Amino acid sequence: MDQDIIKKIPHKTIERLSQYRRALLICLSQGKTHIFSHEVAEIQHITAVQVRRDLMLIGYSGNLRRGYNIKDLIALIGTIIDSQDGQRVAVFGMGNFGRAISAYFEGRRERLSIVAGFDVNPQKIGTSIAGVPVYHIDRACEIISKEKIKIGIITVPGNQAVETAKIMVDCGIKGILNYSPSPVKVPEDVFLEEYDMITSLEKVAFYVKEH
Amino acid sequence: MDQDIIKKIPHKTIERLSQYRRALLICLSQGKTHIFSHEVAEIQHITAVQVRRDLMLIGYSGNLRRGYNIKDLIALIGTIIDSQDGQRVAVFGMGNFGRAISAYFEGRRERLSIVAGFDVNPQKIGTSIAGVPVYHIDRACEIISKEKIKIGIITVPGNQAVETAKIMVDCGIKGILNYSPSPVKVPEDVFLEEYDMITSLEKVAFYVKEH
DNA sequence: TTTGTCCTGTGAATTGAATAACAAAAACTA
DNA sequence: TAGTTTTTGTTATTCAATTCACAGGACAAA
Ligand SMILES: NC(=O)c1ccc[n+]([C@@H]2O[C@H](COP(=O)([O-])OP(=O)(O)OC[C@H]3O[C@@H](n4cnc5c(N)ncnc54)[C@H](O)[C@@H]3O)[C@@H](O)[C@H]2O)c1
Ligand SMILES: NC(=O)c1ccc[n+]([C@@H]2O[C@H](COP(=O)([O-])OP(=O)(O)OC[C@H]3O[C@@H](n4cnc5c(N)ncnc54)[C@H](O)[C@@H]3O)[C@@H](O)[C@H]2O)c1
Repeated sequence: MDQDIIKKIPHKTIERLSQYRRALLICLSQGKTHIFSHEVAEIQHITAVQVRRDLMLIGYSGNLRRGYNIKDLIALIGTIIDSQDGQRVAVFGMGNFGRAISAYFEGRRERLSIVAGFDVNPQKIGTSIAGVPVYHIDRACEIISKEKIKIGIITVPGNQAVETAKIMVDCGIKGILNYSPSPVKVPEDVFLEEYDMITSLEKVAFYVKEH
Repeated sequence: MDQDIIKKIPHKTIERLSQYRRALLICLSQGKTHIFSHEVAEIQHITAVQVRRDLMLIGYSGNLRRGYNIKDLIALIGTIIDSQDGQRVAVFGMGNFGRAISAYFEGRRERLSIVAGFDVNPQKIGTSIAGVPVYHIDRACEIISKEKIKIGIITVPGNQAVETAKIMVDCGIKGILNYSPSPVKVPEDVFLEEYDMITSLEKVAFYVKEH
């Protein structure tokens, strides 16, 4: 696919492509070969137009009578969002949340594997949590370069997040997923995604209370 | 505050108010009494105009020379996003993630407390995980009504999410935070917020790979 | 007093994303 | 063959959120 086109795909479309792919994989495993936009839409609880527009943006054409070829579509989405030889990920802060994430991703996605965890707690250093080896944060640069890690997940306490992000950037991490409640700042060439669970829960609480 | 105005506050503003409040509480604990929009903006890594606009929407006026009164602002945000007598929350699926969440919220926010967990694993029923009592999902309606629970967090495996959401709605839950990768559907009067970690991680991976 | 600086508050313009609307293709129907 | 149905692909429109641009207040210094 053309580089310029890829740059212009909306963030939200990228997110939905990831979701379409997982839904399609389930359909494929159920023996389906083709699917209509309105069927995808129903699974994702969005509109069929939205689905068609997303597929239009990545340049995929469906069959007018049978819909989209599931296998082809999965493959195309793969060429867009996956990297050639997979991405390697590290978790910073192997506490309750870091452990849950590590356990969850263990052997789930071949192209996205958690290969290292960093912490400061001496009791955890040198152990293996959910199959992920835990190193001291001081060895971050060494391990990141050795293991060719490009992506890092922040699950340290909020007051440590800014400092941890700095270390990550200095060690060459190019994408950060920050789950601490403290916003961090990164240079232009590092992609940052932040998600704060407290905010989400407070938001739900707000819309639940009767006004 | 006027009901009509509250209804018109953008979703994104509600999210930021939650974050402003936490930042302000930290400032307050450091002895500050007033703060400028650009200072708030710097903490959150957004623009000062955004901050001023958000505060404008909730009808808060700052002092032209000293900025915003931190204490007053915290109180005002509280009247908007908090409920009168706090919200009670239940976690559905007390596995790795459910446990991490329960441990995390334990005693953190007085107005938002996790008071019950539901599971199907007989080994977990009747125990207490991170201070949260675990019940069988069959007792959901009974416990939800007894404990006056209005909010539920979904942390069951993806293939159980749709069924679990149905139970939640039937038992009178009015706000759902779905952390499973499977989208769920709810009636109009139930507020739904979904977050899929895999999507986020794949998104980061996409923007990290050089195009 | 006057001038300059540093804020806030807000209407107008812009951007980004979702939705509506519809042409055209394909296959079936009568 | 002519019409009906179903679905894709795309342009135009609407809606939501952010940013721009600037008026106007408060104070300090000259
Ligand atoms: N547990 C959850 O469900 C949950 C939910 C929302 C947000 N979070 C956020 O995730 C983060 C972690 O939460 P948790 O519940 O796992 O806490 P936790 O205390 O269980 O884990 C934190 C871990 O980080 C390690 N750590 C501390 N300082 C460090 C540093 N400078 N470098 C590397 N490691 C360091 C600690 O040793 C510990 O192992 C927090 O920021 C929290 O706000 C967690
Ligand atoms: N662990 C993570 O960090 C993580 C990250 C992203 C998403 N998730 C999602 O969160 C969910 C849970 O993940 P996990 O890692 O905690 O898995 P887990 O297997 O550790 O926990 C699932 C729990 O749900 C219970 N359960 C199963 N069916 C149930 C039902 N019908 N009703 C009530 N409880 C039921 C199980 O007994 C188990 O305790 C999954 O949907 C997963 O995709 C988890």
